[in-house]
Amino acid sequence: MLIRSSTPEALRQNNSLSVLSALRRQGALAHTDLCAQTGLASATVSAITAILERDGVIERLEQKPAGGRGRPRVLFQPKRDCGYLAAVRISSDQVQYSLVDYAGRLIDRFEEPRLGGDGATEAFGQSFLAALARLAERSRLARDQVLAISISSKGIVDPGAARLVWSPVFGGAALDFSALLGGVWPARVLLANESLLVAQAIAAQREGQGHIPAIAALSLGHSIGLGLARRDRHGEWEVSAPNFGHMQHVAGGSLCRCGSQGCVEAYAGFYAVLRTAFQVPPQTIPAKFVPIAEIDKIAAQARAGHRMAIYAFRQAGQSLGAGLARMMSLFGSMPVAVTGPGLRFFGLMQEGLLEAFAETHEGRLNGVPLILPMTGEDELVFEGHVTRALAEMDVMLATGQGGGAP
Amino acid sequence: MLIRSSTPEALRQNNSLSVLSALRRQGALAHTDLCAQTGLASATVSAITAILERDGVIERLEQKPAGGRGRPRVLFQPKRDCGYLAAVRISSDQVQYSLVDYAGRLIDRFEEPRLGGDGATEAFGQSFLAALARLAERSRLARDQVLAISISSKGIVDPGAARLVWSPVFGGAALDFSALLGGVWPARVLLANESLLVAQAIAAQREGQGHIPAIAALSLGHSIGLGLARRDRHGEWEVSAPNFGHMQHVAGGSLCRCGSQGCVEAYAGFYAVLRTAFQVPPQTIPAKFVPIAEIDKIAAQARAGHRMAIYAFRQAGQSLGAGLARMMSLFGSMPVAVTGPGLRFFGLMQEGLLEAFAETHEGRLNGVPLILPMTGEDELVFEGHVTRALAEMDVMLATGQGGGAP
DNA sequence: CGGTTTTTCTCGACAGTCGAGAAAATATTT
DNA sequence: AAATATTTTCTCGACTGTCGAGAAAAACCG
Repeated sequence: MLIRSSTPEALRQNNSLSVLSALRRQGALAHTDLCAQTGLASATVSAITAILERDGVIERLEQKPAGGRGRPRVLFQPKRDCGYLAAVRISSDQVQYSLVDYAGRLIDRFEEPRLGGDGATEAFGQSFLAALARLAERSRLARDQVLAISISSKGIVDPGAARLVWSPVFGGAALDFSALLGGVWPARVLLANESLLVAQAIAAQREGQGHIPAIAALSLGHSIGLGLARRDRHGEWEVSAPNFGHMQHVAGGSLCRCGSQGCVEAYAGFYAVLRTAFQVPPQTIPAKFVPIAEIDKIAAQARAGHRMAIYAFRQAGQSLGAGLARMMSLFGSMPVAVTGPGLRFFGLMQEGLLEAFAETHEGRLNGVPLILPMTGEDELVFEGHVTRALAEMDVMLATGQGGGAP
Repeated sequence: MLIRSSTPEALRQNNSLSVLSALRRQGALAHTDLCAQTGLASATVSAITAILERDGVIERLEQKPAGGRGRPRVLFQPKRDCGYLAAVRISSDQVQYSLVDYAGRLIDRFEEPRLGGDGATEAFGQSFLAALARLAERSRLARDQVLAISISSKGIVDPGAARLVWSPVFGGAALDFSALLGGVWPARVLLANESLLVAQAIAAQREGQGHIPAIAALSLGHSIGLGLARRDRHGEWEVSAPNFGHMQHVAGGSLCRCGSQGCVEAYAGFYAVLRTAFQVPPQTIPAKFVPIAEIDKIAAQARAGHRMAIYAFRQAGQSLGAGLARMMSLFGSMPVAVTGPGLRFFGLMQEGLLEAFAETHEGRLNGVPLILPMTGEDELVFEGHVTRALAEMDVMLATGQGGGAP
């Protein structure tokens, strides 16, 4: 929506983008609606839709909604086949590849097991390229029809470049997807943390209803993720994934999977709950993987009144509450959406969380935050992929770089 | 530099702003320089400078720098008298009023004692209005020649509205400067935390030399302030003043002046150092005011090897180190400029700070941050006022709202 | 005093937005 | 069935703005 350049062409690109993104987000709109939505003059909208139609980016809807009197409206809609995006979700045990069209429809999807053990980043790169090629081929798409490749993982991401800095999956071996895909795929490459995508999806969902200035997405599981969506000065969503899970909770505290002591994750991650509940010394090296059934057992004990089990979840909640209060001291108050496989244990953590939050300056000044439990993290991550990548595609299509008539 | 509107007029305003702000920041530039700086075509620059000159915003420099061959350059510069800003700095004991012209020159300045005790916000408002009127009158300025009023205080500020939410001076009594000045003064009202202004000033200083993506300004004193300057997506500085001093350091820790327990300030503020050094119980209600000479004495003792004095500063450093590590977990690594009256004790805190920082995940991943001790906090705050307000005035003058020919 | 050089200024072409009114296509009324 | 009303889309001319190229200006140099 914002342009930096100074020429009338840039103005047109900017206005084209307004029209196109309004059209894509709202489905099908008539000339009149577009004027109202974008604030552009009727003549300008005519000029822009004419060009977008000529370039094969939008089309007229056939089925005319017969309504009241007057000349019937002609509805425009984006062409579904004018560009595609590939969404790749990297989990600890598998990689999911999805192909989505410009209307946001899922076209194809498959999973592959994640190859190799630790440090097998080279092999992973090769299987990644092969899978992407397969994804395009199965739908008979040329590579230049895929306009964006959106990749997600848990871990720390370099926001500028598409570079994975640290992840529970690959450890500290930096993985540069831009370099990996550059030259082979002409698409724009996006890389994001999973929690960032969840925040993005929730922000997009709430776009219409009321003006929420910010929202946090907290993901509970073996590791702890936090995504932030905030509106910037210009009213646009600015999403980020701060390194919340490894923010220090207590100096010299429990040993974390990352090797440091006292991280939030070392109190609120699954392995931490397990460690506390079984009274394993807190400096014990954490379990690599904890089946969720184990945590379910501890939760059942806690609900039955078992003291150490209750304490384990309470302590997890306290570390989250203190961490969130610290985060909001810096970013301001905001509602918190809770997701992830650990959501089902949140009831056991909530009291500790709110208690720890309430005793901070942030809690005393602004009260405890609104907590929104949200099921379906997988869908939210996918929605986040789609939201981000489609917005990127809007820009490409509006500025005439890539895509267009098939 | 960014436009949101869609019309050719907005384009012109945008380009005018590029020209004007380049001119103001660099002093005096010729037509050719402006083309190079802004990237605009020569003809466009001619058109814009002609209008700005006609409107009395810029003028031709008389003194021509006789140079080599060729037609001599004509240098443009902003007119000093085309608009003024008032900078108001509210301290605990006094209020400083400054009048600055569009060239950034200090025209007039006076201090007034801050009236009334706690809760005397009403009386303060009246004296504030009277002092502003006096400031304009002493320089024989009409009110509409003052384009911006920039106000600073320690404490928490509502970034959108010019509303002081909490301050050590007024406590929780919210003070709405927009409402106070609206109607009486046509100027734009800006309100900022002092540390934010320091960060803004340092960011502006480093603007030229190298591309620093972010910088933090840490102010040490009776209270602890943090200002952040980060570049956003569009490469512009985004400054903020997170509530760092009252971020929780230790749950259930020492009593803070704000009434909560365990805030960073309750370990690193002057009163905290005093309390620890004299082994006063940490839940004792903090002293309202500590003469800096007291801290100097403790520092002397520490340098002489007195154990509790050393520990007091060390503990302060540790709370700062842990807090900065938490901050950088969320915002990313950045250099830290240290200012404030407590800077002279920083040598005694530094070891504890770096030690606490190094043991966090942030410290292990990215190393300890670059620390830049900076003397002259007062000047930096003033520079921040001027930088911010002048940038605001650029926009007003370029869009033709207010200011211009006297 | 006429070339050279550098800078500023000017002109016409081109791109874009806008407001107003014409044209189109339907429902309703006579 | 024709005329009228209504709503929407399309088109035209005016205006604003940017740009490239070349003309004009103003110095220095030989």
